[in-house]
Amino acid sequence: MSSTDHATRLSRERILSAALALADRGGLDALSMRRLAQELDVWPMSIYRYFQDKEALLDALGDAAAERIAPPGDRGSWRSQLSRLLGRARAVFATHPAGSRLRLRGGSLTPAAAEIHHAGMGILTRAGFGPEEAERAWAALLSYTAGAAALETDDAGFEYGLERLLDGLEARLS
Amino acid sequence: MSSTDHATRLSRERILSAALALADRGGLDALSMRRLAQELDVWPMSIYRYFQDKEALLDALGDAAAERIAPPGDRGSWRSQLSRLLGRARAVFATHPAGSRLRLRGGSLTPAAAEIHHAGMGILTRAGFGPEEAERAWAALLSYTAGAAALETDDAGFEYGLERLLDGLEARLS
DNA sequence: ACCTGAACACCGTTCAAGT
DNA sequence: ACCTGAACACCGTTCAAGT
Repeated sequence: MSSTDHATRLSRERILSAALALADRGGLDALSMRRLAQELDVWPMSIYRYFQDKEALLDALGDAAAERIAPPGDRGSWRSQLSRLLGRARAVFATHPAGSRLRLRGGSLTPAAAEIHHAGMGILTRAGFGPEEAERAWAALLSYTAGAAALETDDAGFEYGLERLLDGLEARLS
Repeated sequence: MSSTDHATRLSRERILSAALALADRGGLDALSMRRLAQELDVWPMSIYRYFQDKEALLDALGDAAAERIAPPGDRGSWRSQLSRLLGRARAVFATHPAGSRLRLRGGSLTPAAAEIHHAGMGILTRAGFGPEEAERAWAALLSYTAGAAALETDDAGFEYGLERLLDGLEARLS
């Protein structure tokens, strides 16, 4: 009676969802093409019809992580908007199974990653930064956030450093 | 005529040096226990007499990276001392084959990592931070540095963000 | 032309057998 | 008791053979 019984056609979505479930238990290391195929009840090579190789699948998982970071909206000061955005980004970096594969900077951003970038740049330019300095400020904020997630800083520690960085950025506006 | 001919006894040092050479070409992914054993002209299980498992060997490589970060000395202001220390840390994070395995924070620091921590804390407390806030400030600076290395920020970008963070920290001293 | 799965060239690590 | 290397339980991916 379910639409996901054993006969359901394979798809990128179904593969990604199974991959995420696999990585949720046991971490990203537990995700193998063979184990994933077994979980989906297909033979391993079937997955290669939807993803060029494992690297492409991991990239897609990283993009799925980016989709979990919601833009912060217009409420509050530019500082509090950035705090909300980066707080969410940090939570995803730290807790999403593919958080370590999440790329929010670089040449070829996925649509979800580009949206985060756009949101951050919007807040910074509305705050008064020129486009060039806004880009540098965004890189700094993102570096700090990714690093804090990687080093497993606690909430209070993360906020302390973020406030100091925002203080330093705000001083540039006067 | 060399002391490292084929008959030289195996040791942790010799294993680490070969592992580093292997990771230098082809990155950390190219480092396998079997390939490493082949390089050393021993059978794979010999390595397990010196390292419990691959994880322990990678930890030792990370510590070797920490040893490459020299303390900055007493010259200049506390800001410039921190800039030198973190600039070197960033260079090692980014260029050392085991940079991604480098752990400078957490419960059980290796001697080399503890020395870096001690140097950073010394600079911050001499600058006027109390021990508790110095710890938070150090965590923030290290987060930023590790993140900038991971995101492959360029030199100018790294320095821009570091200066902003230092500005925000300096404002806490008055 | 397409689909299949056997096979290739690897892994990290265990453990039985031999000395 | 110790050393050895065969073997186990995996990998990601290719490609020959079959339909």
